[in-house]
Amino acid sequence: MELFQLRYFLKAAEREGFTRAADELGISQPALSRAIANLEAELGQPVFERQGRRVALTDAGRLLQSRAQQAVSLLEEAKSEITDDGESGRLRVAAIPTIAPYFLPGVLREFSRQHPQSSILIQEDVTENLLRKCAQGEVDAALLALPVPARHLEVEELFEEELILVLPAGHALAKKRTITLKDIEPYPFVLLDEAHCLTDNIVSFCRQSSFHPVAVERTNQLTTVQELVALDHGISMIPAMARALDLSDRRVYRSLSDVRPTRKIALCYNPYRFQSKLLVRFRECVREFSRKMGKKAKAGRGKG
Amino acid sequence: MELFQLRYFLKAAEREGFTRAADELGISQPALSRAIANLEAELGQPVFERQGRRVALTDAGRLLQSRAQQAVSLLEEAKSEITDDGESGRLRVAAIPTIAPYFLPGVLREFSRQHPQSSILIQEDVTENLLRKCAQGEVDAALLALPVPARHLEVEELFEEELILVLPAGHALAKKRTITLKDIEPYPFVLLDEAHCLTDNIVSFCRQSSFHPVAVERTNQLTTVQELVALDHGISMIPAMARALDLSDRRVYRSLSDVRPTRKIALCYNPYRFQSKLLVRFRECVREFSRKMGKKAKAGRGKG
DNA sequence: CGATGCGATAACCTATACGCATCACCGGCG
DNA sequence: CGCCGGTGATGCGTATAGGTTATCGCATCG
Repeated sequence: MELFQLRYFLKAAEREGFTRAADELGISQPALSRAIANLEAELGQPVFERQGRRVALTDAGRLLQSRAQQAVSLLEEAKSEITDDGESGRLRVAAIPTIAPYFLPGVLREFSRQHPQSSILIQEDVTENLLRKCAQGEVDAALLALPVPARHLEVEELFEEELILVLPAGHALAKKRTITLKDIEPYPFVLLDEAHCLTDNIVSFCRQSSFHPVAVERTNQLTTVQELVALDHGISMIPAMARALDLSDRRVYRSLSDVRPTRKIALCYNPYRFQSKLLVRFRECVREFSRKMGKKAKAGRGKG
Repeated sequence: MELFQLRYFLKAAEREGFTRAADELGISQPALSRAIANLEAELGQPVFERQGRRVALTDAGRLLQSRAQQAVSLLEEAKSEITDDGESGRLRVAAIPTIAPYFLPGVLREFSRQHPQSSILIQEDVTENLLRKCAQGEVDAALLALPVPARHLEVEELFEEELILVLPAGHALAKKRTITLKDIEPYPFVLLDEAHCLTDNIVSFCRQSSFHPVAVERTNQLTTVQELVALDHGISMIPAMARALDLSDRRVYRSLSDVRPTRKIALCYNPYRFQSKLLVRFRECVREFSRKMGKKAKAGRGKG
């Protein structure tokens, strides 16, 4: 039994197919077939059931998958610990979709400048999956919005940002000098899918003010929400960081005058796993960047 | 990083030398040197300090040793679980030196008869080391004498056996019809080294009767004790199972008439590790054999 | 100061993992 | 119902990598 066989096996199990797995591993399909066959020969029994073009794990396969996973991560982590020089290395950073495109690029630009030898892998997923990946060590750090149901994970609040009302350029409300919560209550909302925590943020904010926003449309990208608002499908609320990237004049953004809906951005990581110098520095970098962002937000708020 | 490299590395670390390790691994010394060199190249730093002919682990080496150990055992265990058919397989059985030669052969003969495809590795060591090996999964089961300071280990008492007085054939006591504890108090003892628990058994038994045996000689083999007794260097106490193998007429064995010193034999294993069918059957076999042994002991006691 | 033992290095060898070509099989579809 | 696209298995030549033998360098020790 050799590690490369186990890595191949794990990829095949993950991808549920030899061809796809071989592709991702950068080897040919026959090479993978042979590697698995040798592994099975050593174990004395198959790890995959071959039913036509379908491959599924056998009981033995499932057992091996779990153990091999552990062993491989253990050794990967050991390698990281040993080669940890604070400069070179790989960092796996994740963020929820409503943060990733607006916050990560800035942080990454700064971090890459400070640590040119490091390589960073980005993943984007919803909160629930990110927490799981964080717990299992599949990602080193995750950026998400509070609250998070995270046990055994370290959650560090970074900053609070406003959720701003977004309206089509010609909307009636856009002409008002001040907009209150009561004003927006009658209008239908364009919201993200329910899997996104931003939806929860908005809905729970509205609920505090005892009204329930009517969602006329649901999408899974904030950009789509903005476009739909421009097309007058409804109004919505957008995190301040997403506004900054919106250069279009078909939409206008307004803060509410009576209340201030916000979301809290946090950094999450698994303190029980090895904390590489690179990871520690990344966290510092994120904190630093968040402080700057906070200042800019305060300065900008005056201009509204 | 490949498993064979880690196995090589672990052996080299264990043996504290490349030549010895390569020898035990069944490869040549240059092969080992190169494997380690490649490993170090991948890690970007040495795992061994080479000070002349001495090799010592570096900090990185120690870290890798611990992790590699875990990973290798994990995968070995996984393989055992998968290939566990209750017949073929390897079992690592250990016993303390005062049990191994007298009890193990009988059990092993019986077990090998029932499971001809299995292979059994025997280890002999003192209680302390056996418990450590049991805990770390280096042995699957250990036979030892109570009491044992075992936490997180399952300890199953098997039977109790008498410690019998052994005297040189012409000894004054040998002529007496009955021998009491008071009778033996004046005579010097031949004992095993202090590392052996049999010594503790004997000493603590004597202490209960408020006398401390004087050791004129200490050896580390029971056979040597018996020979020294025959040479009139002193008297001693020997487990009943060791008496059964003594065919010489230069020694005589006597039970004490007023008290009955004993030791309790127990089987120890790690319940947190995977229990292969073979291991479960071995434990059954040991229990069964112990029952027979107990019966024989009782039957024989009348004649004693 | 030579003998000895151990690790590193060089040169060569071979086992094996790989890629390519191809086969065999299943499933979908006209 | 037969063709075809896709997937895994197989055969074969090759190249890489791990193994061996021979030898060197360098400590340690009598």
